[in-house]
Amino acid sequence: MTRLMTAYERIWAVVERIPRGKVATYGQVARLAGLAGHARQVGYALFSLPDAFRLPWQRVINSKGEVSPRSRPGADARQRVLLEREGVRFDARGRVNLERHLWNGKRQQESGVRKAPARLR
DNA sequence: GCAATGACGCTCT
DNA sequence: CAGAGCGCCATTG
Repeated sequence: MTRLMTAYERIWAVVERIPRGKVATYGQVARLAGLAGHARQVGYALFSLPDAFRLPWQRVINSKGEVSPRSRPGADARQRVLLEREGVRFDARGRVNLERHLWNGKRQQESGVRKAPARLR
């Protein structure tokens, strides 16, 4: 370790604990990783992320609730598919309902959605 | 050691 | 509500 853990490694550690079916914003991950206010680093860290880590990077999205448009073609579409397979729904604009899927940031939570937000459908 | 690269967030228009 | 601009830092060659 360069020192102990690079900032990227801490970010990965946070991403790794995002529950399935939930999503976290870059800013949220940054804060949990001890890099409050540095959401950018989170995205960059994930870009440097080797596939071998098998991190649920797909669960990290931007504050708008949409998958960040990256340079790599097809990658964004794949991310969306992966999320949908986990039960994350996208609206017509391609956005996730953060009210419903945003990770609370705590360790784990029940299944959430105990109130059934009107028409889940 | 310097310069380039890179998955965002917030505010204002 | 949508789009544009500005700020910020770590990693890598």
